[in-house]
Amino acid sequence: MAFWKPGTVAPGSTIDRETGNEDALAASSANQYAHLSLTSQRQRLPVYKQRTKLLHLVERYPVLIVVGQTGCGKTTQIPQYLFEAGWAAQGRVIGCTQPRRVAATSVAARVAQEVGSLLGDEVGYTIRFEDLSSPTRTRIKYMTDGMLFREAMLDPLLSKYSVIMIDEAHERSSYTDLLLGLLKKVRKKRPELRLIVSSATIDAQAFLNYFNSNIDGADRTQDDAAIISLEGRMYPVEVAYLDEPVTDYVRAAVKAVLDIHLKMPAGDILIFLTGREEIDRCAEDITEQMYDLPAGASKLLPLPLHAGLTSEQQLFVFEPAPAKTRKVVISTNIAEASITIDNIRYVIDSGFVKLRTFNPSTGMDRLTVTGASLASLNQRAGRAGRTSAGKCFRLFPEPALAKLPKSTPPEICRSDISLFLLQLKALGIDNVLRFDYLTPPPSVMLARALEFLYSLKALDDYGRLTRPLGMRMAEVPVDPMMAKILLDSDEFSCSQEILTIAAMTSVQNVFVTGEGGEGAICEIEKRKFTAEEGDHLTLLNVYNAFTGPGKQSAKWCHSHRLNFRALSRAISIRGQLRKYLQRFDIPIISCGEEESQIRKCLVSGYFKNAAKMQPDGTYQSLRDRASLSVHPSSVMFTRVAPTGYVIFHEVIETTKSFMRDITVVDQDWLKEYSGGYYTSRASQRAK
DNA sequence: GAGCACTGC
Repeated sequence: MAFWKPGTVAPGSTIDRETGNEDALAASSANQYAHLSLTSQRQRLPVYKQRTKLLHLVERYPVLIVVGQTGCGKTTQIPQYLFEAGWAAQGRVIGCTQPRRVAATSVAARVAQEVGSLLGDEVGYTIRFEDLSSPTRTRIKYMTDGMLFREAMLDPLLSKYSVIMIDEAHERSSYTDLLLGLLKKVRKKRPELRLIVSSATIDAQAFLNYFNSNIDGADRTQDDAAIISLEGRMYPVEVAYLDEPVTDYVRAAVKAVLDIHLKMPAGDILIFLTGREEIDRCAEDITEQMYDLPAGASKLLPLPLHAGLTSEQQLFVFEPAPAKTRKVVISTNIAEASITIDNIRYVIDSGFVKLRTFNPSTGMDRLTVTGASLASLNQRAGRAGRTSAGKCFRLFPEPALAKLPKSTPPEICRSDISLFLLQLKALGIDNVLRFDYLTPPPSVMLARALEFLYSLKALDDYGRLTRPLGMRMAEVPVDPMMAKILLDSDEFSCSQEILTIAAMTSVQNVFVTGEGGEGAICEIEKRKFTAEEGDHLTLLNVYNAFTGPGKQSAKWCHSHRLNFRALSRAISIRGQLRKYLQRFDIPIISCGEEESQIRKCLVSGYFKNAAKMQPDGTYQSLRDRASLSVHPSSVMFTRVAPTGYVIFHEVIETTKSFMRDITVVDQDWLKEYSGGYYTSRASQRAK
């Protein structure tokens, strides 16, 4: 299995000045890698040189597809050009959406600085739970895509905007897809509205076709949409492939690291793997291999990077490596678009990604390792060319590219879409089956989502949004089941507690986890908050402890192995959700010692997710008798449910089907608070 | 008995 022999890395490298390893260089040959020049765009015009052309095209074409790499300045510059050209005159606003909150806030801060505005004045931003914009003064507004979609609930024609730029559209986030459909519709009523859709090269044609096609079949004399290509401040990245497939890409990645380290010039390395387990194994292997490095060779510094780390732990990857040390960042897909690390010169790509897909017939999410798309591979390779010319080593043979999809299937086709259908209906789009989706979700997903919303009484017999329940569920920014119990929580006299639980389940990674001895400490600390009744009440305990006198500190969190940022965010979310309840005149009351009220209330929304314990300690879902296991992160992992019944927030299928966020319930409650879900299903089976 | 890609309203 000789897939990566020492001394056979890609040619074209210069002598490593730090190690002076000339011999290794001489031994390198082209045999093992095929070569391909990926990007070479330095000679093209930068974005400001195309300013006049861009503004001209915006005048001429209502929809402009802007193609350009990260770093070409489109996100910060285009809104400013439009502003200077008068597109924000007469109180109008230039809007720009981002798929991520950090992007929306950081870009707004930078543009505010460039324009000389205070953040929140002429230039502002809006993300959930944070609005730093002025309704009267803000002219350039950055926001998350979901936030603009939500704005359409209040103002369906988005009338204050003269231009809307949908940035990073190629990522195809669900809200970006929905916005594009909505904006295409809005444009029929507001022909003066201008759209700018920013995309990577590979998807540009699809956007163009979408906006140039008319679902009504009306005649058109001129095209609506056009493409403009902008230059990026990218350096060329040389891509190399293995000559044979490997069975263990983690091992292959470690070999690649050593090859680069011994034979190539200084520069940090970024490795793309699929998950935490692989990342930890890779980091350990690299540490072990360091003992075999030649005397005098510079060191390697492996740094794991994934979303499970606290923000403090994530900060390590941004720090420059110490002298005579090469940084090796080992990352999940988080480094593909969400986190950008400077000074990466080499990328090692496993070619795989973990992707979540929703199975409508079981109602379960599945997390599977799949081949990354060509667009993904391209984006990953580009991470090596941000500050200088770079190299990308792909741990598979080049012909394998032919089997990979061009781009990742859009999120809206892989998700539970009940929330989106609810929101579309709240926008007045009643026929969600005929909505002009950029890519329509599979019809079985549409059907199941509608059925589910009906069972929650959000839709009536005609599929219309119920009032006030369905309408309010669409408004509250949490998932439909949680929205339902939040809105009904006063009937169980526990709105105080459900508010907290809703906030706590909306943030991720409340508990810090660790390896070895540190992991044991984390477990012991978690036990201090554990409620016998399950995870929801445990989360409630954590929140109440955190908000107790003198405890809202990072120090307190650290000593109890809790995530300070997550808990702070929970406070903010709870405050926001509280305002919704107040607006709906829902009394905010506490059940006090009567904690069973909380669990009954949970049943009234999560009855679909119920399971019965089996003699062997596993569970069986009541819905379709699927075999389920307790996720090891649950407090129920080390306990048995005394009543034999539980409800859960979600199931994720990896090696097994794992229930996450579990609460013990009584069998009687399942009958009483499930709106006939189980009795009617039982009678259906009897017939 | 032992594990969780990543966003977002």
